[in-house]
Amino acid sequence: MPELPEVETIARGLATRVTGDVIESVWLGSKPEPLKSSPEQIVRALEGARIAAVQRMGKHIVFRLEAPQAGPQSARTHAHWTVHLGMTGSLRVCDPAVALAPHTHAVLKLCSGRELRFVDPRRFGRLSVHRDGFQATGVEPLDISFERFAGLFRGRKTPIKSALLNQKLLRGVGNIYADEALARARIRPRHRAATLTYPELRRLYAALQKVLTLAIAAGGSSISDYVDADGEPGFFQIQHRVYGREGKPCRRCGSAIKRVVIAGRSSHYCPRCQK
DNA sequence: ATACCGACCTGTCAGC
DNA sequence: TGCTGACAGGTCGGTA
Repeated sequence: MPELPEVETIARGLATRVTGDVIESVWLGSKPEPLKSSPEQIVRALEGARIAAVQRMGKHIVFRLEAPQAGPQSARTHAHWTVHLGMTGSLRVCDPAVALAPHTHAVLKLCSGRELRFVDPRRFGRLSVHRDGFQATGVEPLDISFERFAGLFRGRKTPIKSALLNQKLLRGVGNIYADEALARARIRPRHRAATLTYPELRRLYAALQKVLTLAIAAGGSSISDYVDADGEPGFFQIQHRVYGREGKPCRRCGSAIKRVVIAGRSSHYCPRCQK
């Protein structure tokens, strides 16, 4: 489900709520899929640790953890705990009295008396701990220069849509924002990445940054079940130009929006505006 | 080396 | 009502 703007919204919400809190105890469900590290490794890294910071890297939420015994002076990072939400994952801070939602796979009891819960019906989400720092692949699309951005696509015969989704190139772009950026840049999703012209690359760079920035400002896109760490939905979906609008009129020219499948993913575009 | 495609899971919704 | 199939925001590994 969540792409860069949704993960950013969740990470910001979590940062304001749990930064400085200490993890008292950890409960992990019996389903193994959501755990990338062993349950023992996760429990050992988390229990007693202080949450020093919460940040987003691509589609990962990264919790910087400090050793339990370390005082303010000697405090040091002893592990990073990362959460990838997959398609349906969510992280919520809630009162322990609130009933556990179905598909809850992890519950962290915090010293402040609240709980941090990881819920994920489809179990595509992943939890892991990293002792030597966490290194995400690819480049942040909001930080990259135009020159580097253009260089990512050189020599790639793959459709530009697939290249945008490739997390080893750009990290954080998913199906919604790839389609929305291509719509604003007026480029067809099947256009071969390597054959984009300089003006097209310029438009795509600007469109991608704009669409991500607007979506973060709107708190992300809520489709079916997405909510942030507070349980609040986002509102960017009302600004979607093509995603989820198959058959509806293009907001620019009125033509019916098309849906095709590219590399197994639904791709939406206006056949008249996007060349 | 690169690129596509099915697999991984569960839930929901449209159509019969 | 109930069944079946298509589809869903993501990623991985095998294959071509």
